[in-house]
Amino acid sequence: MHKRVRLEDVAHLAGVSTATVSRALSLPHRVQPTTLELVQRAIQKLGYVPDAAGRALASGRTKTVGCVIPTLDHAIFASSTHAMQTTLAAAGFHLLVASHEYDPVNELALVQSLQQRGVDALVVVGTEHHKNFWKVVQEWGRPSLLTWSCDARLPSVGFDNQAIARLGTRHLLDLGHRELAMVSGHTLHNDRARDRVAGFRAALEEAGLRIDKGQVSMQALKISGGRIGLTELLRAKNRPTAILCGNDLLAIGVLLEAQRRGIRVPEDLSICGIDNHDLAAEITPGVTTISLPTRELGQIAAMQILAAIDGAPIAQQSLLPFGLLVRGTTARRGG
Amino acid sequence: MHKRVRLEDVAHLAGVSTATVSRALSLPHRVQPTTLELVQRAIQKLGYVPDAAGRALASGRTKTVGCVIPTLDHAIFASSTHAMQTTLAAAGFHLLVASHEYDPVNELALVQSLQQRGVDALVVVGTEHHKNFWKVVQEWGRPSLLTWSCDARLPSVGFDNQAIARLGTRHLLDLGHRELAMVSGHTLHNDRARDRVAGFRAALEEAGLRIDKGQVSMQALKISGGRIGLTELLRAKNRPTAILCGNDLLAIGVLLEAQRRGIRVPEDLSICGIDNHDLAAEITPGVTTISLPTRELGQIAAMQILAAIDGAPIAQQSLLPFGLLVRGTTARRGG
DNA sequence: GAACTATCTGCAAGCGCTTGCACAATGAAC
DNA sequence: GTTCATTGTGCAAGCGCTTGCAGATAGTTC
Repeated sequence: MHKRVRLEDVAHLAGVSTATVSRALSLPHRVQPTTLELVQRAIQKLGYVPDAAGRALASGRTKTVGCVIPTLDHAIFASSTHAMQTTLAAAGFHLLVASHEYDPVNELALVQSLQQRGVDALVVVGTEHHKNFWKVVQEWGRPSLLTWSCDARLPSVGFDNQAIARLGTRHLLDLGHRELAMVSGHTLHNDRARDRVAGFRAALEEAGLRIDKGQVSMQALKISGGRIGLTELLRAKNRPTAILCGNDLLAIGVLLEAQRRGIRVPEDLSICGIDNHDLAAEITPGVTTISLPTRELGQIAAMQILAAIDGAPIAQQSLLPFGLLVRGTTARRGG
Repeated sequence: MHKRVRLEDVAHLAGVSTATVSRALSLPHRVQPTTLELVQRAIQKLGYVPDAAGRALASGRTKTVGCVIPTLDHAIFASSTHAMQTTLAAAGFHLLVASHEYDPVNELALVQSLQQRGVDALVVVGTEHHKNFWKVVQEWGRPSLLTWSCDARLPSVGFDNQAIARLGTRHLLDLGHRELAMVSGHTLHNDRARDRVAGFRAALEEAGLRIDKGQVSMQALKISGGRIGLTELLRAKNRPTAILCGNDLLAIGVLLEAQRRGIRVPEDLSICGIDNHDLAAEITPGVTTISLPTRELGQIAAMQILAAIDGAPIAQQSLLPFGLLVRGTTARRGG
């Protein structure tokens, strides 16, 4: 490994100062075209590649955005994260992703670690965090963005998770169902799940139903969780005729378990999911769900964060739209 | 935002030199215990957090591993990447993930971008890369690791994808099937897919079947790809009685499409997938598949790369084991 | 042609940390 | 009481880049 080509080498070959080379790189319009060309030729010839550490140290900026998500394992975060990455990459920024597996202590450590690493901005998920989180983020002095949910304490771009669950619940109510239940993800350290449960209950209340009509089963956010959830709900004395699920994997689990037990869907049981996972459209019957624009979420988050890095004032709260997608797992009560 | 606390501030408060503080941080055993305590107390009091850029510039190392994967969208890469991240994090390393969406030019750019960023090591997927890739990686002078496949040109930890496909194919042959077909992912820029196709064909040959018996349909690696693949294969004059799929999503697509068309699985059609995706176990009938230890892949990759960063000689090639998981989508021919 | 402005370039001082080297202090060996 | 390791600490020179400032050059205006 021969010695690295430095800015100075380029400057030397081009017959200019290092300052000029540096500017040719970052502020090309402030350099005379002929000089610029000279420099570019030298860079070309030497195969010069700027050193990020030197740059970061001198400028205080790293062209990197940190992103802390609950888990890499969900397709759902993959989709928004990926969109974010793509959008940032187009602007020459990197995305440094870290996941904490729903552990607030771990999350706080990651946030600090990213800050120490000098990221220019930070993107996090949800409103539920370690109690020191808010201070750490606030005092940091660089842009932070909250995604997936909204919270007044930080600029946010996300969904109104209560409203999402309400929309799904209302759909089931509109179909005449009165014995409703929900299979939710665990709500500990997961505000999205908690808000969805709250939305479910609110919709029941609004419909004049007794809250305790709506039994809720908490399960892991995967297909097997849905299976277990249905099994649990069937033990209740009032069997539900319709179930809202915290996400589509749960919904698919409920559907598969229902099929296994010979419960007809949607004739005997209506199921509504949330997220519009790929699979929800493919399986038979197609799963009725609330569709969330996750790619857009990622894109918008990226654009907001880029604007904020540029010093633009950042919109405090933006809520993204969502919609009901009726497919084959929901039908009128009594089918 | 008050001025950042620097190493010097700590040194001052502790009444030692910056060199000692630096050593207290990175080589605590080379500092007298009493001094160490003094320094730690000062760090504590000032809330000092080392600056990664300064550290990187001075030491030439960043405690970061770069990882370039084809896509964030597949659960399959998520799983190995996540395992890798966890393992690295335990050693105080970050993982910088970037995806290139199966574009070699893009991939090369990402690799260079990560190198320029000063990552201490690089992890990539597969053997198929831009022609300049190998030179760029070789000349870099830091550890690189190839994953998922193996290639003599670089230390690798991965699978023998041909053998994987052969195992699946042999299973189908052993069940008496002679009219075989395969639904594969696109093989362009994807050596895993190509090797699996090759393995499929090799197994046919070994069984003394004419190669052209095994029609192969190339589709996108998702459920809808499986559906389309089956549709295509059914147009052939010799309808297959068994289909090997390049991954489980394709297999599930084939299964769902078969069910839609009233083709009984496994009575009329056997289906074998690869990967052991969560869903393969949950759907009915359960999808027979080749199970790959993806988490272990990530873990092992991380450990190898850590060892290599420490200067340990890196094992050239390690192949991970895999196994056939017979479930409900395969049965004897004629069911 | 003098005075001014606008544009481009160079100088040089860092950014915050690590580390080779030298030196001091301590203990061991004879 | 020398001599020689051994260990702990400090000095200071960078690591490669950016950027405020000032000087130089060219272009305008009167």
